[in-house]
Amino acid sequence: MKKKVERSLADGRITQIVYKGAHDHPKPLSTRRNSSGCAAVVAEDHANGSEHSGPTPENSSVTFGDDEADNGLQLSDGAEPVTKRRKEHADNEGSSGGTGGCGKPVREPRLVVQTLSDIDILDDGFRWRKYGQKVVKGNPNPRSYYKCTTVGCPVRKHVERASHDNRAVITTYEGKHSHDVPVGRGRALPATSSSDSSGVRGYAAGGAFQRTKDEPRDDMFVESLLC
DNA sequence: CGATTTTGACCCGCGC
DNA sequence: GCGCGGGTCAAAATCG
Ligand SMILES: [Zn+2]
Repeated sequence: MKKKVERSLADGRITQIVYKGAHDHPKPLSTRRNSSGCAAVVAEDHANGSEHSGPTPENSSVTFGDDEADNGLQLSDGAEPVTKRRKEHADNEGSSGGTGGCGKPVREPRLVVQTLSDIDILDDGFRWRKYGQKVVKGNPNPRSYYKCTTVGCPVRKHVERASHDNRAVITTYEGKHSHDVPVGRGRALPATSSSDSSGVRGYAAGGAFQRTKDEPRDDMFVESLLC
């Protein structure tokens, strides 16, 4: 199967990407890290039956999910009073006839990003609303559930700290954004700024200007791995 | 005043 | 049939 483990040193940080799945292109783009700490991406595709056998070593919290092959839009339910928009769960509607079943009509892509950071609130460019927090077994740390606040966006994500490594935060994205990232949050434009010419660039001097806010941004990082 | 976080209750599938 | 566990909702509280 395919599993790529890349380790590179960038900006003094180590970026580790473990992508499991079928990909044609070698490396989309350079692995870079901007937030505080290093990050490791673990995206696994268990499309085929076989999968890692036995308990995966502590190496990386192996998480699996499907990538690509997403469903375009999602239903737009109006105002059903009683209609339980409760998750469709694993219901397969019988429908023996035809291809109704489809192997897997709805396959939500899952993306697991393991980030080494002191803080767990990485702003990836979207606005998330926390809707729950629970503790999971095998991990003394609680897990937080977030959901994209944009209407019609099915994307959810949950964040939890690694059990053994206090600096590791595992962020799992589920689904794909069916909207554009809000303006003002998207990454900086190609700053081939027009005529700035010699510049008085205020911050040019110190060299280290970083983002104004101390809050780290992972947007481009995440974007880099969705290919 | 609106949006978001907090936190317990509730729901539902599953194991015994 | 009941209890447990994971996950989600929702009302109140807080932030801005
Ligand atoms: Zn979204």
